[in-house]
Parts: sequence; structure tokens; C-alpha cells
Amino acid sequence: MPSADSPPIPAPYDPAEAMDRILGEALRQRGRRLTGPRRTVWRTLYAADEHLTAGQVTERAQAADPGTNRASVYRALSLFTELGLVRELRLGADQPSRWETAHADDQFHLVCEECGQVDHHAGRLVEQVRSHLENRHGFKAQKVELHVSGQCTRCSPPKPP
Amino acid sequence: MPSADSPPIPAPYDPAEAMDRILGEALRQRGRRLTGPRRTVWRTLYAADEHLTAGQVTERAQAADPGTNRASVYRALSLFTELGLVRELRLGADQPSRWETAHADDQFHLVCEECGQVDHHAGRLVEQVRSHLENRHGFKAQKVELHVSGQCTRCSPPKPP
DNA sequence: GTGTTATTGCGAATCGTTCGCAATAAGCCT
DNA sequence: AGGCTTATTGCGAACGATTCGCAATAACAC
Repeated sequence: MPSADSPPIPAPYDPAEAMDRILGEALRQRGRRLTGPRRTVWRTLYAADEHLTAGQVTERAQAADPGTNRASVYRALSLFTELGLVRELRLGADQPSRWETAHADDQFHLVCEECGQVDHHAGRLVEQVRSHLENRHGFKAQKVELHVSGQCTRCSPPKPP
Repeated sequence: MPSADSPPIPAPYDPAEAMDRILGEALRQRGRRLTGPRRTVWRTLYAADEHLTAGQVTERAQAADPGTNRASVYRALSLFTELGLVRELRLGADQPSRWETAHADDQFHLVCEECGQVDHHAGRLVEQVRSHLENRHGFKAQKVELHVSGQCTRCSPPKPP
């Protein structure tokens, strides 16, 4: 048995737990609490391969933790959005909101009309738009959203010459 | 009394009627019919100074023609959108859809967070985005939507030096 | 005119999202 | 470790926007 004052045995690295710590700190910093449902929603978003609707988040969250409540999912999503941890987006006027984790500050979304795939690029394009607006139109851009629909490379192969 | 075979007396120019003719042709071309409710919605959109929600369109349409039905307004709006006569847009994830008449093919929208004003510019900016995507990313852009929120010139006056 | 059929009007139904409120539990302080 | 405060949950009901089903109506082509 190690002596009483030896350093604590380091637990094996658990990425999920690391994520929790990040979330927990962001919350506590603003006087909010890290709770079960919030943790579950958080992990669900990070495990997701795509932009999820609130319904999808709820489904998956319930798969991971039965009893997760729809309303709590919505509350977690809008809280996270407010804190800047995730981003809410509409990929089409007829579609419900979708959520993604917030990495780069500016992004644009390419939605393929054929296969439905959503690409996102962080690019200087958005930065260009921003400065164009400020210089030419005197408009201080806060949030820039660029949504493009069309055909992706795979669905619209380069024409034979 | 003019002779029976004299040319018909030209009616005074009526812009509303001219609009109707445009709509009527667009509809009949595709086997659809020009009806009362459609005419009313069409005129309402053209008389509007801003982007209207379906609810606002309904209100105004009913003011012009009491008995105009909500469902018919929705049906007209989505038909017009489908025909490319108007454009549906979401100015915020939490707001309902709004509709505007479709003039220029590409536009970008500047929403002021202070005063709520919505500006739209038709600009080469969108064209630039389009070719950038095609050349650099092989993505054939169909619809380009650029929504920017921030502070407009009036609400964010140039700082004193 | 007349017939065909697209369109309307109505209410009920659906979908996504939010709300009110009593019961629960996170985090802070000893 | 226990207690206190109050943020958060879970539940169902309420909400706003939009769509639907269907019988009655009216546009347009002939």
C-alpha cells in the first residue's frame, strides 16, 4: 500500500470524462451546474458525426441514458448555445433547427441537394465578407452565416471534356 | 358613340393590374390558375416595405379582402416560392419564415441587432462565393444564402477618433 | 356556355418548441 | 459528512407555425 501522502494514482485517461470537465468548468464559471442531462446531451453532440436535430439528440441521449427528458434536452441545447459551446443552425426553411459543436468561429455550410451531406469549411471567405461589409457598407458584422445548397463533388462528377 | 369597330379605348394604366398579368401568365404557363386569394397575396407582397411573415401577409391580405383564408395564404406562398416568384427566408433560428418578392437572383441580408432593420444587397459578393466554391471545392452552388447579423450604420456610428 | 379539375375554406391534426410548477439534487459552507 | 440554498429536472399541458382532408366552388379550355 502506498504511503498516505503519495500522489493520487492517476486514473486511466477517459476522454468522456475530460469532456465533462470542460463542460463543468464552463458552467460553474457562470453559476450554472453540471447535471446528468447536460452531460448526456454534451456527450451526444460530441459523439455525433453530423448536425443533429433536437429530436435526434433526444433519441440518442435516451439510448445512452433512458429517462432523459425532451424538455431538458431543449434546455441544455439553448443553454449551450447561449454559452457559445454549440451552435444552432437552420439548413433549410422547412427543416427544424440542428446543432453542432462550436469549433471555429466562422464557418460556411455546403448542403448537397442530392445526397444530403453537409460539409463545413472554416475559411477566409467569411473573413472577407466581414471586412467587405464593414469597409463598404459600414455594417459591423457580428454573426456571419453562409449557407449554400447545390451538388457536391461526388454527386456532380466533372463533365467529360 | 364610337363606331363598333373602333379600337378598344385603352384603360388608364393600372399597376396592380399589370402585376396580376405577370402572375397570371406565370401560373397559366404551368397549368395553374389565377385566383382571388393568389392575387391578393401577390399584391400584398409587392406592396410590402419589408419581409413579411405568413401571419403578417394573412393580416394584410384580409384587410384588403376580408375572408382571405390562412391556409390559402400558405398555399399561395409556397406555390410562388416553388415557381421562383418569391423567396422564403429565415432571418433567425427562432423566427418564423418570411417572404420577399424575388428580384435579383442572389442576395445577402443584413439584419441589425439593434433596430431590427433588414437590408438586402444584390452584390458581386455572392457571385464571388459561387465561383470560389466551384473552383476550389468542386461544389456546384445552386442557392447561396448569406445572412449577417450585427450593427447597421445608424446604430453603430463611427467612433470619435 | 359547359365540363373538367385546380383551388378554396373550414376545422382538425401535426410538428417543433416552450412553459408552469412541485419535486429533486448540485454545489457551497461548515 | 451534513445541511442549506437555489438551479435544475420531469411531467404534461400549452403554444405558434404550418399542413392536411375533404366537400363545395370557381377558372379556364373547348
